[in-house]
Amino acid sequence: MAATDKALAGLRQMIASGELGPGAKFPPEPELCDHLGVSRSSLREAARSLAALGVIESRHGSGTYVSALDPAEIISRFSLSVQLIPLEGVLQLLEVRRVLESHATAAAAARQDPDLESRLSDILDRLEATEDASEIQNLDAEFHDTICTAGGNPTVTALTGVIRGRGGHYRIFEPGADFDAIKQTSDRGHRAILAAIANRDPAAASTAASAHIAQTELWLRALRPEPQPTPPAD
Amino acid sequence: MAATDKALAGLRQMIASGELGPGAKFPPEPELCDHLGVSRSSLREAARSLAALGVIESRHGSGTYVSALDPAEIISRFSLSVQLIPLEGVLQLLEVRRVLESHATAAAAARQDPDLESRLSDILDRLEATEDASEIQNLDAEFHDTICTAGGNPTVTALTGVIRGRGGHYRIFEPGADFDAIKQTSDRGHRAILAAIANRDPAAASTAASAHIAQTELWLRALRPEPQPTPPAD
DNA sequence: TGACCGCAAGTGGTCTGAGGACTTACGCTG
DNA sequence: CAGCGTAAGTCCTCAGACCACTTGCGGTCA
Repeated sequence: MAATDKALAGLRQMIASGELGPGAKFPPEPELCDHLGVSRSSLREAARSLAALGVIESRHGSGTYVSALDPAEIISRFSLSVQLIPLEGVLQLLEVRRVLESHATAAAAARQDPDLESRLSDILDRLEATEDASEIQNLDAEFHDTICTAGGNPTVTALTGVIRGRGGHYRIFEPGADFDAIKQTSDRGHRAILAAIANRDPAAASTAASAHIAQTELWLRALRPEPQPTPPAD
Repeated sequence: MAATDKALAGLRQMIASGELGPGAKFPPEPELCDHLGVSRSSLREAARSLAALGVIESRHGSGTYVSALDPAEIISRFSLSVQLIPLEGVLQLLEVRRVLESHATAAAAARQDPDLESRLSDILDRLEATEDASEIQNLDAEFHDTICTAGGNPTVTALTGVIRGRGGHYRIFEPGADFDAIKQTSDRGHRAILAAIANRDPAAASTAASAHIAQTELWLRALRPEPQPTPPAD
């Protein structure tokens, strides 16, 4: 087995076996090298791999630690790779988002959180008042994120958030062309979701969320012929 | 900015900008070091990070390449980290699986693939005939995977697969205790899903899949008090 | 002519050693 | 007792060398 793979397996095993739980500190690098039988370079490359996946964290001057192993945090690590996925793949991801967010929105409607309606309404008021592309994106994200959080499953919130972040790179809301029509359709979709939540109607909420995201899918699908439709600048 | 972060950003940018598309080859490491202004160690650690996320691939003796950037492949990379998530987080993930697989199962029922029913039936025949824990796990995975694939969204298949792989580490089907009762309940659940698909009834399929996975969630939830319920042995 | 073999150039993989940068905690000082 | 400085501990970065693998070219043999 290659040195880096050996180190990777060793580090992973230390966590999997329960020897080190969430937040626990690893031995210093030289000691780990000795224990795993690899050089420091190989150990460090293995550690980088696990750090990229959100499994461990290296703190300069302090040490290397097992992360919290929280699914929402781990899923957030997807963001870097998901943002590089081409449009065709983004459409597959949007179906995932549609299904999950539809579910979360129904759950939020069923929860009957008294504050939720007013908080969402505030966000929509601000959203409808602006025409700035990046502010639209931020408020849209805040709206959907608030609903998903109310849905009660942080993993779903994280997953939908990552996917939404990718879709946002395709700037649908750039001024020009069909900006007004698109904006109005989007705003109506948000109001429909809010109404369903205010009515404590999970089925309606699910349908409204599903329809809203399906609309986004249609807009993106229209871009499909383009080979490079606004690659993620970041 | 730290050296490794600089290298990471640089490599990522080469892909994000469209300079290098899926499958493209990076310049040799020494050239990249010069271009990015970092040492080879730092460059390699950055490359390891991206490789862990499924964004690039290094082939010994050949070169470093941009991956296919296929969402299903990228999601598979998370298997390593997901398998380390503690039970509490697995329950959140199972809700994701329940929602997604319920959706995919409905889609499979709607698709009317003529071969699907017989293939699934074969798998269930074999599944019902065995009592070997690891074979049960394999056949169960094959059953659900076949359905998800028929659902038509490879990303959904990959995502549910990763989550199922995690749940499998909690060996529900170990002989002893309630083995027979659990096995029978599970088998009945599979047959209900198959029946709904055979009837081309998406709503029934969705419900059956949802109920089947919800049952798994209940079994796992029963383990919750345990601090370390059979950690992933690998 | 064609297929096969071997060699050499190109490239990533690994190791070693050294010095720098940051965090942390101890002990000293006021 | 509070504040500060210092030293130990730890990760970060760099440099250079050598090894292992892939690839393609060119020669050789059937």
